[in-house]
Amino acid sequence: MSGVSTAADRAAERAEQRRADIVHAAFKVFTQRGYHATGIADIAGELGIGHGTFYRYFENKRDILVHVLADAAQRLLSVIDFDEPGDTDSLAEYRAQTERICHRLFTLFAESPELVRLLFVEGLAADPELTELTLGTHRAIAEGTALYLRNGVHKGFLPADLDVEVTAHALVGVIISCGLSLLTAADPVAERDRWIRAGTRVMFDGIAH
Amino acid sequence: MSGVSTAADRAAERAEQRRADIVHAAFKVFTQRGYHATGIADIAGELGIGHGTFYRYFENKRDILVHVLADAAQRLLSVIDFDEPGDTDSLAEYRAQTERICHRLFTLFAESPELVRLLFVEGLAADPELTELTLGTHRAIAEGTALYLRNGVHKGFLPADLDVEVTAHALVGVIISCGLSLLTAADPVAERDRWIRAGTRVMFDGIAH
Amino acid sequence: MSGVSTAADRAAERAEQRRADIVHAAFKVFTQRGYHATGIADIAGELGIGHGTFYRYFENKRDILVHVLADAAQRLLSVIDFDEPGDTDSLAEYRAQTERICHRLFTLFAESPELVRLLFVEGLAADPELTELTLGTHRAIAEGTALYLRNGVHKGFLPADLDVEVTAHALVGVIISCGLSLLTAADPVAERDRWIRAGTRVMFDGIAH
Amino acid sequence: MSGVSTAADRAAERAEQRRADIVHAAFKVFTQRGYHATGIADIAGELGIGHGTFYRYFENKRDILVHVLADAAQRLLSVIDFDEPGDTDSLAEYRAQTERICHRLFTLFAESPELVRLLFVEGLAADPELTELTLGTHRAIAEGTALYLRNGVHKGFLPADLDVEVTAHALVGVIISCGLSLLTAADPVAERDRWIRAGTRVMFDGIAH
DNA sequence: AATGAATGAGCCTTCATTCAT
DNA sequence: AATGAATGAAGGCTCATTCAT
Repeated sequence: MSGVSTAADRAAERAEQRRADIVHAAFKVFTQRGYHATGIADIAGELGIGHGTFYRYFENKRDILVHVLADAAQRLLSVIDFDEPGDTDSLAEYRAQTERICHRLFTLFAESPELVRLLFVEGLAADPELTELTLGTHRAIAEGTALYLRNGVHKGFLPADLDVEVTAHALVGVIISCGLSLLTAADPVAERDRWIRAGTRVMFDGIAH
Repeated sequence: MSGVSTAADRAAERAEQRRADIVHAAFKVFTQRGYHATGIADIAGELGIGHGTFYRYFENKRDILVHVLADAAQRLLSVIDFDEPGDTDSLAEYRAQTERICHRLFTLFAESPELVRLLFVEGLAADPELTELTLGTHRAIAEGTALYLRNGVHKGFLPADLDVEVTAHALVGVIISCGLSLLTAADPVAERDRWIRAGTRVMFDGIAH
Repeated sequence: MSGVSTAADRAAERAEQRRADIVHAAFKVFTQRGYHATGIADIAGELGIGHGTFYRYFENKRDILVHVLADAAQRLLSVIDFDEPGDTDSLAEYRAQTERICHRLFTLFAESPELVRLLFVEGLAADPELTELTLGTHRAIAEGTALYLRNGVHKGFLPADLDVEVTAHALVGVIISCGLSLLTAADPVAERDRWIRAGTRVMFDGIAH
Repeated sequence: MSGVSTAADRAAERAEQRRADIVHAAFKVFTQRGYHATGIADIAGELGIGHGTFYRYFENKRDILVHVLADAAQRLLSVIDFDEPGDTDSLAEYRAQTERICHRLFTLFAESPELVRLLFVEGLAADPELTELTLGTHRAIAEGTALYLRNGVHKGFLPADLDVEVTAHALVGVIISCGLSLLTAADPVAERDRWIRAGTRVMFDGIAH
């Protein structure tokens, strides 16, 4: 029983590995040349496999982009979700938590601008349908952010009349802008720190304080 | 004096009109189908002209996109530049001014989501070079925003240690997010008003107040 | 009577001049860029006239080439026909005449390689039909050459069993080769003189003497 | 040893065969319709293959012409190079050799006028660069011819002051003219024999003897 | 399972020609 | 008579996708 199933398992495992490899290669070339300028042959070439093989693992060019985007979104969301919304009970705690999250997030941006390029640039315009999907990812980030805000409102350290949804979306806008800025920054790490500071400040204090 | 020059003038005028028509038609189809899915034939078809005619007015497909983007950027910037940074002398005045600007800007977003789609979606990913150009437009908006902030710092109603550049960029992020949100909003006008309120609030007071 | 007809005459004259101008301009650009790479706009541009005007004087692109070729052939033939076949009565006289003709012909080649390019290069391959027309020109040159040979046979200073037609054609081959050689010659004049000497020699003496 | 390599070998062999087929088909349609009037679709259609397949084997339209020309030049040169310049030690032997060469060459012309059309017509005028390449082929034939002449000069049965280079080129002119003549000859074989006789005669004896 | 040869839809672009002014 | 704006046929070329091996 184990013999046969192991063989099948190993096959499935290898297939899964290959899928991951292809997603990884596609991520690389998509962010380098852009989705439209990339050919299936480029992805296959990156891995040194025949481009017919690609079609054994993915439906078509669009399919791989969807998977690459999902993978990238997953990576980004995991960085945010690392903290628990419910963990904070005061404004000070939340602010510290936010700084931690921003630090992780903006570090990710500084270290892999490709991820930024993919989620905030390529994914947005590949085709109308994918625009929706990518906006969905933005919305998911906003949802995640909203959880934190709602926790604050619930616990009373944020104003009860805060427009949680729109504010969360606005904060996502700040995140996007940070990502795009780091894309062309001469010194991404220094820029990252400015964004953590200035971003947190405007978020908590507004520009007036 | 009028005889000869009028004929040439009329021709030049008609040519200019044609160029504008083509930019307009391209704007429409680009935002509907996306840049890559759009053919020159689609643009020409939209106007009911032969597609050879297109090439009398624009170098190639990329050329028209550049013009469409420039036109859109111009329209957006003119909405912001309507107010003068130096006009305000107190926080209250600046806040009122910001609300006016946001109103005009978000109204533009609500009324022509195509413009949003173009500047924040299509333009970003058409090709690597155009990504830079579009990010340049974002930067231009940030520059414009920075002028207002600097006025406040200068006049003393904004903190001297405000990181004007990054903060301006962050506010552009809010603008972008607003635009993208209105893109899929069920009731764009209502949504717009929420964004004006929530956006101004977070900008001036932060989430904590 | 003279008043009206003079006006009409002048018009006809001007039209004729313009036709000649166009032929001249076309000759220039055809030999520079080649027939296929040349557009009607190039011809018109060379003259500074609108390209619609071109079609008032020539049917189409092919038509102008035919005229350019005819003009060139005319120029070439006139150089040969300058001498009279019947003028010579001895081999020595004919040889001297041949040297004169070759001198004029090869000087023409050295001075206007464009003519060579047109008659022996462009004209040959513009299209299958024009190949025939150009080969007809070659045949006309051969006819002209044959007249001289026949004069010699008739007068008895050339062998009676000379295959006049084929020999004349072979001599045209020498002329063509000379033209093509001068096309890429570093020093066309020096090369021309070598061709006059070597050409006349092989023609009259063969390589053996 | 045979197993794996045979599969790859067969693939390479088939690819080579395909290339040859395409060259052959292109040769055919180029000579029929002319280079410029021929589309890639015509070449592919001739073989019953998709026109995308063409581009797996050749870079572009110009590339195939270069290969077709090279192939044709090779065929022509091989007919000449069949004899060895050094084989002859007397004028009589050289004349006999020349007659053999002319026989083979002109027979080739009579049998495949397409080859003539390609090397002396199409190849000349496809584009300026190819004109040079084709003139290079003519030069190569002249070089080959010059070897024979030099042998004669060296062995003393040809005059020491023979202008070998120009004379060789002149003889190539005769060859070209023969080719072009056979192109439109009613009875190519009969015409061929006239050219062998008259050509050899003028070459060795000149017209005077 | 892997490959890559074959395919053809599709698109950008050019340019000869027409015709209203 | 002169012009040049408009046109669309035509063609080169790419590349996602299929399928026989």
